[in-house]
Amino acid sequence: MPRAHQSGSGERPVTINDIAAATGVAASTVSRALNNPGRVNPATRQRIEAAARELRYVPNSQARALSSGRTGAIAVLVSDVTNPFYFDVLRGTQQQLKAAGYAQLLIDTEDSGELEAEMLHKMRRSLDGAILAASRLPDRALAKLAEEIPLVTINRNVRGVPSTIIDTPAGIHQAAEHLISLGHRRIAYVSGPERSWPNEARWHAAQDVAARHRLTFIRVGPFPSGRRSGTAAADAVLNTGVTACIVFNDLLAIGILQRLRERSVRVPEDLSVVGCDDIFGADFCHPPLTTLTAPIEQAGRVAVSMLLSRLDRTAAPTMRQSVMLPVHLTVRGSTGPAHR
Amino acid sequence: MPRAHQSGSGERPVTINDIAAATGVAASTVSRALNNPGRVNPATRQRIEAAARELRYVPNSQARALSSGRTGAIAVLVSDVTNPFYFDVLRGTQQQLKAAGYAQLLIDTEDSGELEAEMLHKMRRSLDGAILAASRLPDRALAKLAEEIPLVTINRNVRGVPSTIIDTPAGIHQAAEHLISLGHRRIAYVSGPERSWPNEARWHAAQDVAARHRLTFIRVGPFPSGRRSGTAAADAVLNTGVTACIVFNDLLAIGILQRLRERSVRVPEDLSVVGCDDIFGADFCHPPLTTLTAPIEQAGRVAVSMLLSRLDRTAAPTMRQSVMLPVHLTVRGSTGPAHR
DNA sequence: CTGAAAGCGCTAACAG
DNA sequence: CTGTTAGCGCTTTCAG
Repeated sequence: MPRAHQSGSGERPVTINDIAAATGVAASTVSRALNNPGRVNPATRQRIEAAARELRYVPNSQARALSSGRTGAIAVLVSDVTNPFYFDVLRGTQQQLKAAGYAQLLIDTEDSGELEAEMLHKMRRSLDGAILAASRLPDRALAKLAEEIPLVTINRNVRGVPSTIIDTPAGIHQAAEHLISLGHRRIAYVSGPERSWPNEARWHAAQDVAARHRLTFIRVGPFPSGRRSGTAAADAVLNTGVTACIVFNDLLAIGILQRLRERSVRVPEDLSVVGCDDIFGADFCHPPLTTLTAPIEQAGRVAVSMLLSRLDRTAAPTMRQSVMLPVHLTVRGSTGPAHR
Repeated sequence: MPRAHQSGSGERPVTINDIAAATGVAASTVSRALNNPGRVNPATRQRIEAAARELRYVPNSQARALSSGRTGAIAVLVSDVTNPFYFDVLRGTQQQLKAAGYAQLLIDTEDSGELEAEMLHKMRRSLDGAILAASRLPDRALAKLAEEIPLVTINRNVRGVPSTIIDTPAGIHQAAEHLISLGHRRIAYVSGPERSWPNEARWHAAQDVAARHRLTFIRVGPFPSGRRSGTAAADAVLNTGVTACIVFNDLLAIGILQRLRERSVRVPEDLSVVGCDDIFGADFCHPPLTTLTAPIEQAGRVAVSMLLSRLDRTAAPTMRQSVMLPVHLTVRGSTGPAHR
């Protein structure tokens, strides 16, 4: 006979059976009263609810999960917990998940597609779904995983997988127009991590602008995300002789700003810098960063909504497969007229 | 007859029974082989392990939790996900938890003690333990909760609850000496959230120094944590006529720096500012912040180790109840000689 | 509308 | 060392 559950100086936890005993109904009725209130006589339901409250009943989610297959947990995968971009994502997901009664499992994939796939596969039975905030998985692998477990991606577009996309590429146009209007003609795009989907999308947008305006975008990189990479990135940019650069994200841009100070390159006099995302810090670094402000928190919220509505079998399948969120350019101190 | 588990185009998941059938042993033997490898014949164990690998068996954590009482999940409670201080905590906890095979549940308590207690109580049966990174709970409530579920706190000292404490108060002495050596005599301590334990500890340390050096520390605040509060805090500090201030944390300090720029107060010429924690951003704000560098990530790691060793029944109970982590002063641009 | 009963997948006594 | 057995707490048919 198993003697489950560790120590706990408290008494045996209250179960559905205690409520059943207290109210003189069957356990199954208690279960129904608590989950499908409609299917039960209002009077008995009230008694059951009263007893539950009285006894301070808390459902055991493990047991529920075991028999129903629903765990009440959603994983949010990020590539690096210390990247401020995710703070806002997490805040958004947190909000919506809590409101819907789900627990949030935080998983750091350390920028590795393999780790990502492995974790998801392993946990697939203890999750109701997952949100991939920065998948490094190839399309194929992603699509396959999506068959194992309900998935929603952020900033990643794969056929068949619902996604929330922040339209930074459109913003790249705004950023470029801004630079061009300031007289810049030679501009660099500083590339982020190789496997990053938004990085490619941003680069394509840059090429677009270049074609349209008959100017050249020089690509430098790729660089791993993170402030550290700023040193190499700044040096690379300086070597190209451009007067302005658009950087994959703010984290990298801030790193570049630091390196430029070290090298006594003035911003924006000698070089204009534009970032992407408008993360924590973009407004108080020196100089404050001109950047594309993204609705990050909203992206988290929307992603959760999409996922939850997918989980809800009663919902109409008319759901959009992809939601696009607009960004806008926020001009601060890191951009100015082209020199010479 | 229950038909558990949602759709999932895949086949029925592999269970322990499939392995038992495949190897011709009892399910319980499989369970043992996988959990207590020592208690099983090496030969049969090998066959079982082979079969498990072959069939791509993944244990169902719900079922395991239900019968063993261990869920494999640890909650980390933070008061505000968007506070960079927690990024590093989370990175530390994440690392250790993953290494030990635990899942990390992230819970944002929104700075509310009630919410904190409620969440913990509700989830207590789906958690093996919890780490409170910034509890706003009264000692009493905390001690009571600790009887329900294994707890480790960070920066919070309550009798009977193991804790990881960052010794910022000792750092306050260093910071004060630094300011005093620069000629400052009137110094303010800018108070953080009212219910914050580290805030009180830092204030006490400040009073200590004041007594020792026969000078006055003026307390201003309390202010809620967050950059926004910097406006009010800066104005309050200016009203006191001090030449320097030590601020509860970097987030607030950065907010203060911003407000001072708005009001054209020069830092450090007109006012020196010292922060606490050395979070992301402290080194690139303007001017870069002199602050007490805390081993935040390490605190997360240590907290997890303490918790896990508590969960391990075989471990000696010689465990320390509290670990103290040292901080050091990092001097940057926000402090300088006192004016006048 | 309600009760009885089966079982989700796994672990933990207890015998052998 | 291994098989048998009895559940963990809950949901979900299936009969009433």
